Amino acid sequence: MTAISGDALEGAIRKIGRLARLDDEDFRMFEALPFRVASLPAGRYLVREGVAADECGLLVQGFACRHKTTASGGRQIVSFHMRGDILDIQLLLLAVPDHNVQAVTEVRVAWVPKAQLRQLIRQRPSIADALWRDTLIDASIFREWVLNVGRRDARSRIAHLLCEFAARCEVAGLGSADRFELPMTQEMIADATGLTGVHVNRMLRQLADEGLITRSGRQVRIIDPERLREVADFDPAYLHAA
Amino acid sequence: MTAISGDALEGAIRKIGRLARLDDEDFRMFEALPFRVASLPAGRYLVREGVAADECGLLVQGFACRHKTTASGGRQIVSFHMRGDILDIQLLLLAVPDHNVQAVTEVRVAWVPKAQLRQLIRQRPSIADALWRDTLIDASIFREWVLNVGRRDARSRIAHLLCEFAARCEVAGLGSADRFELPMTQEMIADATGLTGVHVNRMLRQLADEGLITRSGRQVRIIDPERLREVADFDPAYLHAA
DNA sequence: CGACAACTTGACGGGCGTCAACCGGAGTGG
DNA sequence: CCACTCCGGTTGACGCCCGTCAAGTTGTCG
Repeated sequence: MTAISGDALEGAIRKIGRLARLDDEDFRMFEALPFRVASLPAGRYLVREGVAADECGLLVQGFACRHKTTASGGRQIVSFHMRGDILDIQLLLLAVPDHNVQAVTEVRVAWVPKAQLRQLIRQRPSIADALWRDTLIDASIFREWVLNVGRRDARSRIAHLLCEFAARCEVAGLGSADRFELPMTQEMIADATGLTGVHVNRMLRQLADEGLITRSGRQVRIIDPERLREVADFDPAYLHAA
Repeated sequence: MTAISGDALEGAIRKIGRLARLDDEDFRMFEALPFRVASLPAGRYLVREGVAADECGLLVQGFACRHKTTASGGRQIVSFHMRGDILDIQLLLLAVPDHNVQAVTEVRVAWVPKAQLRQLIRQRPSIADALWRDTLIDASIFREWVLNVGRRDARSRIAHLLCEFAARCEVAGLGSADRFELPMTQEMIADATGLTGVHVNRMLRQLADEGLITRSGRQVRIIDPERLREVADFDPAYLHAA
């Protein structure tokens, strides 16, 4: 349980540095957290509903998603996660996870013992602020997703997902604002937007036909950001990224 | 700015007492918070998207809802709130609200200065834990709502809303598990479930026809809790109320 | 008793789900 | 190196759930 890779926590550190005013001692102590890094294949579960764990995962590389399921077998993805995201801080305070977290691509995860993280939070209030703020931003994104699946038509939902993903990728330093890779399948996009894979495909095609985006494989390029944002009804305020 | 009514904070105190192990000093200091109580009519906005405030509201009596809107005028309610709920802790850490909070019925609100609350959080880590956990439970409910509007049909969505509301009312000491009052209009239920008022009406009628509930006015009685939960696909774990 | 909001019910249409077939690329094994 | 497999993507036909529109009805507050 030592720092195998010096910069494994880099993404997370940059993120919490944006979330609160941290001093050198804050950074030093965060960097001193013990952790172990693991590489996991696409599809692997990182958190499982109902199963408590004593480590908390930081996503070092790759993409993951949270999802819940209905008794009838429907799956709803409630968020996507990327480099620097903390996968389950809520599990510091809520013992039993109420949802799953699953690797979308191959991922590298830094596992930190919860006890150490809890101790750090008690010692460094600014870090607690940053982590709390992070969970509040997650909640804000959930609210926007409720709006997205509840009140927008299929075309807008897809456009909104694209806008959000592009914005978050850019903040995380992955790809530019107008060109990025969608790591998930269309089926996953469907499960995130409350649609079916077939209809997601139709809508992506339509957005391309309208000249808003181009696609080749999973590479997406936003041709007309302004019109796409308008179609998506996208206002990045809810990301609280400023 | 004094304690006009000795038990105005009672609901909130009971709530945070459930959320973390608090000692006498924690309770004493929470009760010592300065606040002012205001009565506001149904429809009044308590928090407005984009408008910062320097007080944080605790709901003393009545019901409120959070909502967001699309550019095309659609409204999505993302949560309902009742006695004891803290309306906007996230605004302690996120300067600008990304949604509205509006009174559903006439409400009494205890307004606490943010600065005092922030100070209390710094001084009493257990209270910080309780409030953080409260926001995490809110987030968990948002996730369940994403699932509800994204992956369940209209009948299940309505049934789920009823189950959740009944469970929360009971915890808050309002009505019993099988008999309670729905304070919101069917239009609001529609805005919470991503449906239309007309269709909400049809589904409520259907649930009644099936013998799962009875209604008279806004009084709802759950006749067959087990079958209703089954229709709703309701598992209260996400409420983290144990 | 009049006004207004909320609730109720029916008729009709459309957006999206379902089903089904086919394509294309990546991995695998002979 | 090629055949096979499999998963994901693509496209079309058809149907249903739920939205829309419209016309009452009920209830409440003045």
